[in-house]
Amino acid sequence: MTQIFFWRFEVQMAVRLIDVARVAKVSRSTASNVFANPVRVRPKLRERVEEVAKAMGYAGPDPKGRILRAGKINSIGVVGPGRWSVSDILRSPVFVQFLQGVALACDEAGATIVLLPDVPGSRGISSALVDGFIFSLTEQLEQLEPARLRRLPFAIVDFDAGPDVNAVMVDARAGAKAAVAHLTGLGHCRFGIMAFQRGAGPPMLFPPAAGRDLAKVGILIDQEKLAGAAEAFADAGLNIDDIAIVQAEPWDKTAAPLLLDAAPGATAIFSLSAMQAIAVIREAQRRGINVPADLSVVGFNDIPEALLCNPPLTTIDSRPIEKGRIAAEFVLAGDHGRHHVLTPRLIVRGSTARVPSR
Amino acid sequence: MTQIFFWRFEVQMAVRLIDVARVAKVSRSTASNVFANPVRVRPKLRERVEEVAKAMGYAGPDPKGRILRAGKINSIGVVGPGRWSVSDILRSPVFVQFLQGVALACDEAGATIVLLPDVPGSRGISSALVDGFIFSLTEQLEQLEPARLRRLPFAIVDFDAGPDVNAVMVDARAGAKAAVAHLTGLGHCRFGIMAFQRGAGPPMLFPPAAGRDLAKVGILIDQEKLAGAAEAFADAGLNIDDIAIVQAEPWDKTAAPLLLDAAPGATAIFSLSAMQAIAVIREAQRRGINVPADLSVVGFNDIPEALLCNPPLTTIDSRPIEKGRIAAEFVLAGDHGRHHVLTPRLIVRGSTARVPSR
DNA sequence: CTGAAAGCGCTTACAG
DNA sequence: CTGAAAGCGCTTACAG
Repeated sequence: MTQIFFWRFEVQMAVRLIDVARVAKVSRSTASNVFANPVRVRPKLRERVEEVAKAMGYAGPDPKGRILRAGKINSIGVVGPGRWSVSDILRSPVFVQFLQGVALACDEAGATIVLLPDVPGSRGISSALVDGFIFSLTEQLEQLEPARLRRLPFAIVDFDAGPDVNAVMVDARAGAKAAVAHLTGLGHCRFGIMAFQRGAGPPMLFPPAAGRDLAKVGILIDQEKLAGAAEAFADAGLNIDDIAIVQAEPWDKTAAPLLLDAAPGATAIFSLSAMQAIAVIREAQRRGINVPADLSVVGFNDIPEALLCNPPLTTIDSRPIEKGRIAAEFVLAGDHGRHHVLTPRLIVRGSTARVPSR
Repeated sequence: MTQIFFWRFEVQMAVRLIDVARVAKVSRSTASNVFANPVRVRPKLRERVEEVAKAMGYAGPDPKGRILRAGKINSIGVVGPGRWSVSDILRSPVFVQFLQGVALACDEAGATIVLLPDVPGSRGISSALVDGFIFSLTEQLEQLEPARLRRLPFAIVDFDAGPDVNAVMVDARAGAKAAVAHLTGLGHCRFGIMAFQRGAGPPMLFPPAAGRDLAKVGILIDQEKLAGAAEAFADAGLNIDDIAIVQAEPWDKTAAPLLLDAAPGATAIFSLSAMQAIAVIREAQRRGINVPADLSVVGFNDIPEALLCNPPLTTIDSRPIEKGRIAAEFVLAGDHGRHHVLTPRLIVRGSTARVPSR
């Protein structure tokens, strides 16, 4: 009788392993084994426990209890780039491609992904229920501290944080160099550059100027790209200081007109953002400039839109899927201090052609 | 002396709250309060404990222990549509838009998202460390059972699983009806339809046939769309049975040619997939058919590519971001049995025009 | 094959 | 303001 009362009460609350054990008249260990180590339990007994569990509406061992004991959570936290919210980073096609790569490795390992915002000062990193972290592109190295303190493996992307930190990088300098070399190889010598702005704000114009300080344009990886471009320009006898640069957010709509105004004679544009490269193509077309006959455009990153725009965009594949996959593999293996550098690839499509012969 | 030895040993392993408490010579409760309830601890004492924690490399309370006691995990699991892996679902732009909506609500509530694969038989749902679930479009209702057993709130998308289950739906029938009505309103009367195939396989052609069984074409929501289309056709004095239907995966490359071959006289195509709508536009252009002068195309779902293709795609906005946001709000609120129906919107762009006058 | 006991790391009333 | 005690739900050696 009391059994019955107890029973009904528990059903209202939440059935625990011990409740099942009591009703099935076995010990907690045996009940636990029924779910975690079925082979250890005599079939007949196992069946009885399973039946009782079902009748009581027991959902199986509560992961909250299991995890404390077992230690392993089986998921890794992915921290978005910059100080954006999760909903914002999901608007970046390159980040989503990167996530696909992480998911590839996690799917294989049976692990799950937790999406974490990169909000400084939040207790997010120190309290996330994960076995490790992947930090997408960030220069906020202090954000790494909580991860280090927790002694969890982590990897950082596109930034070398020292020999003891897992890092997966793309050789951005080589990528930009290849992009510009492709254009100079086609005979172009009058350029405009669209740089990448992290965070909100209006586009900024950096007009041509000798000894111009390019260290202000973007974060380290963006500066690497500009350095690579500068090398390719130098190889063709050109000086990047003579080229107008506009720095803008990927979605800014005023940047493309600004750049085309700032570089009126340009026959080629190199954009560090694929979105802006597409915007440049559209703005050029709006002005009656034919792409690629009158103007060649090269972007950076191979987003799905690059293939669909008209003409399709010549761009640099920065290998985000590979990047994510390898970063996840480092973390899932519990490794530390591994480094991997990916080589970007130039993908020639329809937005580039030989310089117009005048 | 023993203290010191103990200390160094612990540092190697993992510093726990009790280690900090011992070294700082306070009780576990006080040490705990320093992190969870700082105001309750005298500033001077708090400072001492914090210093000791720092010196010992204590990362703060281990979430594994905290969670068991506190009960709340602060994250919700999102289960992808169909039986795809996580990396696959991230390739779907509509799913990513949906995720953005979920993230919007989670960001606001300070919760995180866990990406869960929809693998039947896996213990994923029953062992995920989450406070609730969102099931994207699925008809595998048995997958809901583990969630129900765990007594966690959950929401299901685009499927009515009964009055006690949270559901967020888009009125797909109305959307398809609006799409077709737009075309018949432009005078079109010769059509082809591209239907949606869930799961792998070659495209299937359903040639015109009286009393053709459309219940085989896709899952319930796809059939709803066909029913809506049929209504709009009937309103214009047409019969959907006279129209060729090709059912294909969104990325299949042979589907667009197949449909244009199967509906040679069509002046308008309605596609249940935006990707395939774009594929139809490209295939038509390849054949020298002008879109929209000779052929109008309407899609379903407003993906970023729809805006970039040429001409931009007239399509139905199925409101995925709203869908995700509302589903997450239901779950975060711990509600049960709430229903919300979203009205899709026709977005007229450049891929539709009046029927050619011959 | 089964069960009694210890403990994963933490928090939370409660008593002082 | 501080601490002793109980317990969150589970698993894991270990003894029988």
